[in-house]
Amino acid sequence: MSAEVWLTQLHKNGYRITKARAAVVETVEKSTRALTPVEVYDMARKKYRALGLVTVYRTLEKLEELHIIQRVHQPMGCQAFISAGHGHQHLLLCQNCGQVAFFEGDDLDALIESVSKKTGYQISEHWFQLFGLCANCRVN
Amino acid sequence: MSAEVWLTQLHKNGYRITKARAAVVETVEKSTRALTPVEVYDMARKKYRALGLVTVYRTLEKLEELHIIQRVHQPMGCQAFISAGHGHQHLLLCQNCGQVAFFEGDDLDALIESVSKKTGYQISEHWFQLFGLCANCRVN
DNA sequence: TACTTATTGATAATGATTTTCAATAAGGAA
DNA sequence: TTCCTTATTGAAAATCATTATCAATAAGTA
Repeated sequence: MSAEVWLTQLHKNGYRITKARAAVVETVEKSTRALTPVEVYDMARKKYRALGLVTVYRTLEKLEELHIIQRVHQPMGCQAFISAGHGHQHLLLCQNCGQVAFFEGDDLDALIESVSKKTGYQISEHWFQLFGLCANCRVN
Repeated sequence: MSAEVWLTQLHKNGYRITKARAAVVETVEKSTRALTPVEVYDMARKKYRALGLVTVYRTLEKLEELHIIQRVHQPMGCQAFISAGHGHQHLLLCQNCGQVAFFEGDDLDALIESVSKKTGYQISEHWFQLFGLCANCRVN
């Protein structure tokens, strides 16, 4: 499905479509939690055994460049990646299973405006992320 | 001033006060921008030449443990630290000079509540950070 | 089908952080 | 103050993540 779209995006931007890239793309696109390069490596090698870790790094780099995936920051580390979602979305992470949910919510404008006035800063970007337990982990 | 408070906190928690720790504490406490371990090392050695980089790492670790300092996440990297501020505060970073301003702002409750309802997640923490230009860098 | 050149994986290099360890010094007890 | 226990230190080595190098390979256009 969407893995094809990702590959098309790569191709449109002058990158070649290879078995290695397809394996990485399919792995990351399908995942509902953020994956580290090594995790991607381990999972994608089930699809394409000859894959090298270096190629995973290089492919993730390109996907991030094209805003197809995004880096996820967590207390435990900031090397994991997940789909960038569509439009301006924020992340909600399950602290138990790692599951990621996307949400929109820019009721932040008023707050940002007020902070700008108080501090004298010209604010151009914001990061907003929520942590908790997903519906599943909540009951178990 | 407050550097003494930090050292007292360390002492209260069973850690000894040493010249190395004092140099690190004075450096980080005084800084208005987030510093990496190596930056702290370079700056603190002006106060105490025998300081080792390893000790910087160890001291930062303890300060973070006691919530005296916090790790700052940025697109360029997540290894820098700054004072934790008081109470529940968020960060506003100048993308030009690195200057950090603190602000409070939990008009977020309503938004969080609505996201919780929509997603089924039980939300326990949030992470909110702003980026922009400080008043100074704005004019230059 | 042929050919140009991006891409590959292996290896080596780098950079950041952690571990190990013997020497030192903090700070409570006498 | 002086002594003594033990946390802390810095240097060096080990580990872990990421990046650069390079010759061999394969994408995809002509």
